[in-house]
Amino acid sequence: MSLAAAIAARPVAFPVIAHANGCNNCAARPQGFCAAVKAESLARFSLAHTSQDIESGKTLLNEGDPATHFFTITEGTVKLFKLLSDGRRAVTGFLFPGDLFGFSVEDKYSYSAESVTPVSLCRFPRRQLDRINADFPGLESQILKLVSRELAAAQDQMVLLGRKTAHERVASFLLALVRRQSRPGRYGGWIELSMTRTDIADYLGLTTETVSRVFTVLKGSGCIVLACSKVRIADTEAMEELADGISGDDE
Amino acid sequence: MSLAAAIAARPVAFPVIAHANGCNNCAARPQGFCAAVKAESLARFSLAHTSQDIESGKTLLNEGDPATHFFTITEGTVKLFKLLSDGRRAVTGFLFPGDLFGFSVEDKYSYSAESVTPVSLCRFPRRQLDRINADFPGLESQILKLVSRELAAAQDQMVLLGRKTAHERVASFLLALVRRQSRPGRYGGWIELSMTRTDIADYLGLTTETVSRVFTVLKGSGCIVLACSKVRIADTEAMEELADGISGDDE
DNA sequence: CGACGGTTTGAGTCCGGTCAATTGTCGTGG
DNA sequence: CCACGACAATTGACCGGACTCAAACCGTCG
Repeated sequence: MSLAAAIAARPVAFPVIAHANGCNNCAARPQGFCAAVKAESLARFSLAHTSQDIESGKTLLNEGDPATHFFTITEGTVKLFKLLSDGRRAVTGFLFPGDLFGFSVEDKYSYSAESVTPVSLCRFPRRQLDRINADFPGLESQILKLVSRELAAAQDQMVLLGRKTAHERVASFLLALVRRQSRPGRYGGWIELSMTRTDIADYLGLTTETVSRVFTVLKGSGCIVLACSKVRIADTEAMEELADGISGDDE
Repeated sequence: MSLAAAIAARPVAFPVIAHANGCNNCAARPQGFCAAVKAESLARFSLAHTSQDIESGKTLLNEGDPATHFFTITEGTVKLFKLLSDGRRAVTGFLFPGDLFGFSVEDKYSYSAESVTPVSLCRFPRRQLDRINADFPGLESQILKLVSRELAAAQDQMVLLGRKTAHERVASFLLALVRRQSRPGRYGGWIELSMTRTDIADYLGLTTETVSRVFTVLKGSGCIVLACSKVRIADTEAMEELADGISGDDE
């Protein structure tokens, strides 16, 4: 059984908790799109959506399925990926709290999504959004902002995949992770590598073996400290030099 | 002098033709965003913008410059690219009539743009759009639609760059070109390869030599016919099989 | 015609992939 | 508590596809 078939066969199960007016999940963690929803909801009337907690390794949506809902993350890590017919996989992105996924102008999802860790999601009906768009002027702007940022990140990734060496890719990846996860203060600390080597490899266009080897080299040269599933950038300057890029990567 | 420095040094020159009410350029070629602008303009009041004709090989905008305007293409081909500090280049996309570029939620452009052929552009002041967004409810939706499509294309490209072989990349590229350019009817005809081998290589994450070699092989096996700067897909089925991908590539 | 830039073709090299074996980690059950 | 199994991660040996370097070819334009 191919990887593609195996993944496609996995069922999608949502333990849905309905919230008619507002959403405890959003309320507890006002980030990104959810924050916008909350602000808009308070000002006018609430955008009905549901909250759900899902364990790790679950399929959240499948490429090609009807794009009926879109999601925001309030807790945990999600990976987006696409498959080739022979099972080769490309992870197009790792998403964290505040990020949005499943939004599509087409009628089908253009990628699959799976939880990397246990996650908390908010689930919005797409059709409803279409209908009440006029009443929520801030929401579409917010979505546009998030999608634009996603596009900028995708373009950075295209540079990485098209022109960077294995070492540069791994260095870029770790720096991006640090920048993404150390927003709430503790800069320079340990960051959680919640995804497997295979996920990282599929994200960087490499193999698990190469990722592992590069980690070993970076560890040996003192650039990073690696313990279990945690990493710390020891020599930020060296890593940034390695990651290269005239654009500075911080969009 | 590095490639990066050379490109950065090239001046940006715009022969601007002002249109206070409406734009002949848009009016003549109602596609994509320009069409939306026109529709909105007729219904309410006109979105002031300027039209410009630019010869090929000109820098349209530079990564890092203040994102004061965004553009739509009414005629010709534009390439977007990013540079690494040592001059390595990644072309993130080729754009055609109806496409939008230079739109950014950040205050700086995240990529550079250059005309591949002589082009006709419409130039919109970003600040003005911010101000009158409420009066043009359809415009932001239109931009969101275009940006979303761009994102989907970028994700396809990430699969290509991360997981496809040189042959698969070239086949995918040619098929995408055909699908993009043969919209106005003449399917299966000749398509213009307006960009150089170097541009294609930078787009596909390969070298010019490899692109050339693959072209030769595809020509030899009867999959394509190559004459000067024109190509024709002779064996669509074989090419689609080569291009691979469970997603079918048509988003 | 000759100069120039882009393209094609060839020969050799190397980075990262492939295949395979080993080690490490964690959860389970005896 | 430890033995065991399953799976992830690491390490090693080898290979090959794409890159590099180099030369020849070609179309365009002065």
